[in-house]
Amino acid sequence: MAGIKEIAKITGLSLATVSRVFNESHLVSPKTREKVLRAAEELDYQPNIMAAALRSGKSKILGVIVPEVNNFFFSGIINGIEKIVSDSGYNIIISQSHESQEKENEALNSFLKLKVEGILISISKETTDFSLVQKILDSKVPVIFFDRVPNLEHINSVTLDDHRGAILATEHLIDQGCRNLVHIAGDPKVSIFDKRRKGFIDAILKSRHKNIKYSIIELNADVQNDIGILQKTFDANSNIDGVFAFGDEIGLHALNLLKTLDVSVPEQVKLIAFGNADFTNLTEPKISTIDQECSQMGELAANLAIKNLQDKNINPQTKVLLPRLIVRDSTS
Amino acid sequence: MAGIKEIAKITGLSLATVSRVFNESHLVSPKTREKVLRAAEELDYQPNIMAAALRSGKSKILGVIVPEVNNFFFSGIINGIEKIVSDSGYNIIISQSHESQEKENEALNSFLKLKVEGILISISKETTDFSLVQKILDSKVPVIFFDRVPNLEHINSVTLDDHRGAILATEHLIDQGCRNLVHIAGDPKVSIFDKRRKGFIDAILKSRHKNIKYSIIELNADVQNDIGILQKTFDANSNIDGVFAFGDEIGLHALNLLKTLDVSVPEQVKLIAFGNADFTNLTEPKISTIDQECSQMGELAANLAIKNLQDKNINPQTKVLLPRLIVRDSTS
DNA sequence: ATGAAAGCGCTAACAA
DNA sequence: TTGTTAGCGCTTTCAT
Repeated sequence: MAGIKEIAKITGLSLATVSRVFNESHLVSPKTREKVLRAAEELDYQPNIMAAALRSGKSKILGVIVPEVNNFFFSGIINGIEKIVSDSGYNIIISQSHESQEKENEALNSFLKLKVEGILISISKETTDFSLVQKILDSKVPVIFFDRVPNLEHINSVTLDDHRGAILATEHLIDQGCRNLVHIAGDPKVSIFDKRRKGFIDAILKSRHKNIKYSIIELNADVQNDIGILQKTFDANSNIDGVFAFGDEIGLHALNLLKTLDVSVPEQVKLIAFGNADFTNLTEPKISTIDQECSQMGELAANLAIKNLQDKNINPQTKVLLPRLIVRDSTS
Repeated sequence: MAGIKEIAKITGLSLATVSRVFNESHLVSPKTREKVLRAAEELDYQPNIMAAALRSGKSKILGVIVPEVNNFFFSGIINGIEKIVSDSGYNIIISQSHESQEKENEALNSFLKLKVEGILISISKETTDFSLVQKILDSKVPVIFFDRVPNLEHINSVTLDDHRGAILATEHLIDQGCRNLVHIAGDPKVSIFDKRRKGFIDAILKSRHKNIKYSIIELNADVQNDIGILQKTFDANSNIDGVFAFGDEIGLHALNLLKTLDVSVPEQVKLIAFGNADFTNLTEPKISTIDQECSQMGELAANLAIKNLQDKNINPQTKVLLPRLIVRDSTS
């Protein structure tokens, strides 16, 4: 595998000229450029990124950290990032925190050693200590936070309006005629789940229909226990006709429980979930849900990162994406 | 962020000695080592991997290519790889081929530019031209193939015994009393799908029960069309009592179709799939399936890679993992 | 056990 | 438009 030295030798040009062809090739005459390119082709030249990085101080690498890669949401984001970054000359390297602060920090340190030029990260559920992140921010390596954002000042972030998403879902149920709603809620300590719960309530309070009843329950994907909870909820209010689940997995779980209880969806009860995971399209009936625009989130985050690389003095930006209602068979 | 130069200055030692502490530290007196380590701590020393890589020719990076990261199987493999590699001093970088030969080659080229020391790859469904892979093999960069393996001589590979997995699944259906089987088959051009198809047939041929009927169909997750195919298959043989799907997604799809046709699972028809994706545990009924030992596959592949890095003249190895039958509600 | 010095492949002043 | 040259931060012979 040849380097620019061989090309220089073959073409009779200097190292600098050859280098320029691959960088600021406008400073080189077309004829020379041609010659170099041909030689490069012939010798199967592969630029040595390490050497370029060392010399220029630019690694051309962006680091991405997500809690888990096996997750339609995060992998969708990664795809969005790839889409933007792919033809920018940057490479991306992906690490998983597995929801562990320790692994997250390991990944960040490993990024620093690799001299990544920018970091895109969705922080783990467990992370409470942001000192390393703060240190990186101070060191002027651009950091873009997405979805799960720490409570820090002056940071770049791309998030989804979860409150708005819950309102969309709840209003949709109401529009479909539901007047006795149940929200299957997530752990309120996770801020996005709490926002979805609030959105559910706010949508009902703000509705022009004043006769809407609702209750809020928590399920745990434990069939025996959950079926009891659901049964009890239905016993307490036999007219329940709409369910909004805070996530797709739990929505599918609820759908299965409803079938077990011989409740037909959507005829007797309409069901909507949150996330637009791929399997919501594979169930019977297909589950209505809220799309999180994950690809767009990745694209925005990547664009922000690239902007920050181009202009070091840019002000931190906060982008909030609007979720999208996906109507499928479970509500219509 | 300090370098070894600063450490050398502070400690009054030479660059060489400091460098040795971080590499072959046994060649350094304990006292000196202590001093260097303390100074490193104090200065928050971060080794510059780029520089080390450039000089030593060792990047300490392994490249991993999978078709898709949002896939229970491949992300399980990645986790297995991470587990082994994490405390070996190597970094891993992950790329997705999205089942495209072009993207796969882009990823490989980008790995070569980054001077990765080894490559772990599961080739895309679309890949038919192995010239780049062959070129890499010739260049002595170790390549470990896993799961989807090209038909080349003398390569390192870790695969699952798909034929055996299909036999396990089919025998399980027969053991449960099924005598009229249907196999939902995948594209036979993908060798693992073809092996599953053959395993299905072989299990029936080798069974001590001589009265087993079977048919083989293909579905495409297109509800309208697939329901017709399934209906026709049932019409042709109304006694169908067992279905073996080549994958979990299509198995779930079939489960839904069966429900639509008012066929109860497992009472009338028993259903088993292949893959042990997480959602097979979330359906109603839960789907019996074949586990692919993905984490173990990743671990074996990573170990093979590391072995190849340590000893360049090692002979290529072929590891075949045994799949595991997971019995759930859909067959019992 | 430690040090001096060369150089990995490339970029970027500066010079021509 | 092209060439000369001095490093980027580290590893690694070869001395000592």
